[in-house]
Amino acid sequence: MSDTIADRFDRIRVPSAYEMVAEAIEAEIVSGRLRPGDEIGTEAALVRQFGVNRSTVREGIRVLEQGGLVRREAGRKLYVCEPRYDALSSRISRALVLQDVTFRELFDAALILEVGAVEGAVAHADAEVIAALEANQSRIEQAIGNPVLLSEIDTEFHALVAHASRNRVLELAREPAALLFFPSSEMICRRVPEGGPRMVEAHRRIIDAIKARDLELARLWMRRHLVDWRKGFVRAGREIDAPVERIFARYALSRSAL
Amino acid sequence: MSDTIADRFDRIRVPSAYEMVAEAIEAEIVSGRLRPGDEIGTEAALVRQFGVNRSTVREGIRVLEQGGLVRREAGRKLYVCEPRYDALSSRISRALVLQDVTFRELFDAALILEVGAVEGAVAHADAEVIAALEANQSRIEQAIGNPVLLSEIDTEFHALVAHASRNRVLELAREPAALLFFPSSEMICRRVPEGGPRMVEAHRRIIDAIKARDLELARLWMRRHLVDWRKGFVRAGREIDAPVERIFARYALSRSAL
DNA sequence: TTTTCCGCTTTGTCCGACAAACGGTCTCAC
DNA sequence: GTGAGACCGTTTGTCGGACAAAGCGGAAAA
Repeated sequence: MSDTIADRFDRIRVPSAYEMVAEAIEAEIVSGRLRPGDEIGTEAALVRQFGVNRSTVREGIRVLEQGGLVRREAGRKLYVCEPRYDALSSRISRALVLQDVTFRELFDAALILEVGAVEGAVAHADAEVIAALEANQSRIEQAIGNPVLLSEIDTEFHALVAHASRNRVLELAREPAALLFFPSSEMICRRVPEGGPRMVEAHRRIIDAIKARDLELARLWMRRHLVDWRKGFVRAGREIDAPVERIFARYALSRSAL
Repeated sequence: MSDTIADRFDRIRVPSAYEMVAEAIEAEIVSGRLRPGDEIGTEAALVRQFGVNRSTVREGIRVLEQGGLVRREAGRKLYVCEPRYDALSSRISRALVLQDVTFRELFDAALILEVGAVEGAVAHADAEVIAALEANQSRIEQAIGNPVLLSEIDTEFHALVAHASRNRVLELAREPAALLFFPSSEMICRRVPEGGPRMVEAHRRIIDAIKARDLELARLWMRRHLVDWRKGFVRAGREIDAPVERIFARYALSRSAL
C-alpha cells in the first residue's frame, strides 16, 4: 500500500553510539580545539568521558583512524595527526580501479592535472623546490636502463612539480591519478628502450622552463612528456581503452601502506 | 647508542587481527571475486570463517565501511558497495580545511579542473547529459534571487559538466575542491546582487558551447564564470588569501552525510 | 486475501577478563 | 655515580559471553 504513495519523508537515521563517539572527537579536531600532535587520551579515559563501553569506543577510533584524523603511534598512544593524504589517495585510487576506469581516462586527466601543476610551478617554484628537482634529475640520469628506478624517480619528479606549485588543492587532486598512472611507466620503459632517454630529456626541459619562468615552454614539454608516455603505452602493445588492471591497485595500496 | 647509527631497518609492523580481517575482505573485493551488490555475510559467519572474536570482526568491518568498500543497508546486512566517492571526497575536503588551504589555492585549482572538465564535456557530452544540463538551466533561471538555491544548482551544474566529460578520474579529482568551492557562492550571491544573472548567463553560454562543440568558447566562458566568482568574492569583502574557514568543512561534511 | 502476531536472526552495546607490549622506576653491580 | 637489568603498573588487542532492540519471515487470525 505505502509503496504506491510517493514517499514524503526520508528514512530516519538513528546514529549509533560508536558513530557519535567518532563525531564528537572529529568535531573537536575540525573546530581546532584539538590540534595535530595533541594526544586524544587512552581508551579507558574515553570510556569514562563518553560513558560507553570500550568496544564502542574502539569502533569509533577505527572510524577516525581510517578517516586519517587520528593515528596510533606504533600500537601506543592516540594522537591527532597532521592530515595525511596518502591513505586517502590510495583509497580513491582503489575506487577508481574498482570502477574499471580506462587508461585513456587516466591519461586525459593526468594531462590536465600535470600541465596545471607545471603552470603553478612556473609561477611559484622557489629555490628549495628547484634544488630538489635538480637532485631528482641527477638521480634519474644515473638510472637510465633501470625501469624500476626510472619509474620511481619519475613519479617523484611529478610529485615535486606539483609541490612546487604551492597549491595543496591541486597537489592532492592529482595524487590518486598519479598513483595509478606513473607505476605503469615501469612497464613501458621495460618494453620501449628509448623511453628512458626521452623521459630524462623531457624532465630536463621542464626543470629549465620552470627556472626560466617560461610558461609556454613548460606546458609544451609537460604535454610532450605525457604524450610520449601514451605513445610508449601503445607501442608496448597495451590497449589505451582497456580498464586499469587491478594489479596496479594492489601495487598502489601496498606502497602507501608502508 | 643505536641512534648514532643510521637505521638500516624499518620498524616491523605486526598486523593486528582486525586489520587482517579487513584486508582479507578487501582482497576479495579488489580482486573481483566479490562484486558490488554481493553480500558479505553476517558477523557470526565471519566469526566462524576467520576464527576471531566478534569484536575483532566488527572493528575490521568499520575499517572497510570507512574505506567505502562495504556498506550496511539501514542497520542490516553488509553489502559490497559500488564505489561511492562522496564519503571519500568529503574526507579529503576536511583534510584540506585542516591544512588551512587558502581560497586562492582553491580558486587556482578549480580553474584548472573546471576548464579541464568542460574541455572533456565538449568532446564527449551526449544527448542525455545535455538534457540534464538544460533542465538544470531552466531551474536556475527560476532561482535568481534565491542565493541558497542558486548555489545548489550551480554546484550541480558543475558536477554535470564534469560528468559530461565521461572521465571518472577527472570527475573525482575535482570533487573535493568543488565541495569547498561552490558553497561559498551562496555567500557571494547574497552580497553581490548582480552575481545571479551573470552566473545564469555564463551557464547558458557554456551549455551552448558544449552543444556546438566549440572548445575555445567553452573554455572562455568557464574561465570567465570562475573569474566572476573571484571578483564577487573580493567584492563581498573577503580576503582571497585567507584560509577556507572551518565552517565550510562542516557544511560539506553534513551534506555528504545525508 | 489481507492483516496481525509471534518467534528467529542479526546487530549494537555492554561486562568482565587476560596476555603481550610498553613506560617508568627501582635496584644492583661496576 | 652510572649504566644495565629486573620489576611493576598501564594500555592495547583480543576473547568469551550476554542482552535489548530492530528487522525478517512465516503462522495464525480476520
